[in-house]
Amino acid sequence: MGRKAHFHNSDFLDAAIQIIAEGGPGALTIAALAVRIHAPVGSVYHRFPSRDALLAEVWLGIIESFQDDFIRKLEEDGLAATLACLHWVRQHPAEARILLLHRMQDLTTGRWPPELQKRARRLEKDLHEAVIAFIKREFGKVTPENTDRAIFALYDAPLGIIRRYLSNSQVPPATVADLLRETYNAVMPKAKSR
Amino acid sequence: MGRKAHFHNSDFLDAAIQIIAEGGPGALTIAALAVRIHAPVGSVYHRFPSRDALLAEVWLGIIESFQDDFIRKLEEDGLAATLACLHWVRQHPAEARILLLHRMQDLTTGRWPPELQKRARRLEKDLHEAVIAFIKREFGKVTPENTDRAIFALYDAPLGIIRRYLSNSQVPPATVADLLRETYNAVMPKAKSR
DNA sequence: GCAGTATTGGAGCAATCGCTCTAAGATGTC
DNA sequence: GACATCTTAGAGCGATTGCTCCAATACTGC
Repeated sequence: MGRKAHFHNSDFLDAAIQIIAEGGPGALTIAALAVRIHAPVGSVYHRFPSRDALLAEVWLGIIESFQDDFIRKLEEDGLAATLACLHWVRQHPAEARILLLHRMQDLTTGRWPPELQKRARRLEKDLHEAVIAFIKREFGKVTPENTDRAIFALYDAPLGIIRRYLSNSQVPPATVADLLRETYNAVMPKAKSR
Repeated sequence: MGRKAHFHNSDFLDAAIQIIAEGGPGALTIAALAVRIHAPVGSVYHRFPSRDALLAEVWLGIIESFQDDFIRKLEEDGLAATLACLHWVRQHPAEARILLLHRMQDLTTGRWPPELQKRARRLEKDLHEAVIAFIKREFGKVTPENTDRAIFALYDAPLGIIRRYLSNSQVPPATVADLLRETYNAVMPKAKSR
């Protein structure tokens, strides 16, 4: 069945995450990636059709990891989802740097392979549905103002403060949770939370 | 005294801001910049020693513009400074995209010219002093927790929600101010605000 | 051992980019 | 008009990068 593989796809993806987290998207050259895991550039292109496709997989993997935690908590409790952001960042510092400090558009330049586009749409849909269900549960009905309010409490506020720490190459301290809790309670309706 | 200049430094800086706001830092090539204002590449290097130096000037100009408004308001009132973020973004959408969607480290790769380093240190010092003065005024004394609390209310929360709009190429609506006010009041001590 | 195949290994190509360099054009001074 | 000076003008160089291509290698089934 042919030669046994010396590397795995995840070796390349993990190394790519580390390189981007350390030096930004510009640092991720194919040569740098290959050197990092002592692989030839041919092996990179044996697994990934292009640098863009590799970066797309990196990005999707990160989103999946984050969103998985986030949505699961969100189905139970909004505040828990807010704090899940903090928890995920502390558990995945390199991935968090990429997710919070860069945008997908600045990583990949070309079009994505169809299969990855499908995965991306799936993730978007999952998140959207979970958020809409949450808003209905907490506010009764979905309006632009309610949506903004919820996304701010769940997402913008935690990621906003966490971003500052990551930008300074620090992990956000546990005390950040207090600020997020106070913000959540101030902005979300009182009735159902807790 | 020699040939009359056809272009001004600000022509190049303004065009650079537009290009980065539209296409990210990667879109700002010297050729693209030159084409944009129908100038030869030689004229770019006649004014700026390098691409990095040009980007550094772009970045510093944006920071100066933002910080000028922010500090002036902060000296009077914290909530006003929070809302000043929102106001500045609505007035300077292209600059805001650069400031909020990218990091200085990802724009420039090399070392800055000494004169620009000096300006950058000056800006940092001004901001730091204004924030420290504000914290003393509002909390009585400066602790890590108080500092975090103040920066969250003044800076992380507004920029966090604004970032989402800019990322979708939208200008944040006025209703965002309500959320920021509620957050500010929830997180900052009650006594002095207002 | 031999054929077939999956993978490694890396030289090198084509394109792009930052930047240099030299010539030409325009303006002021005498 | 001669000269000095500042600026435009853009051809092209060196370096880097994504990617291709082909040979070598190691494994499986017979």
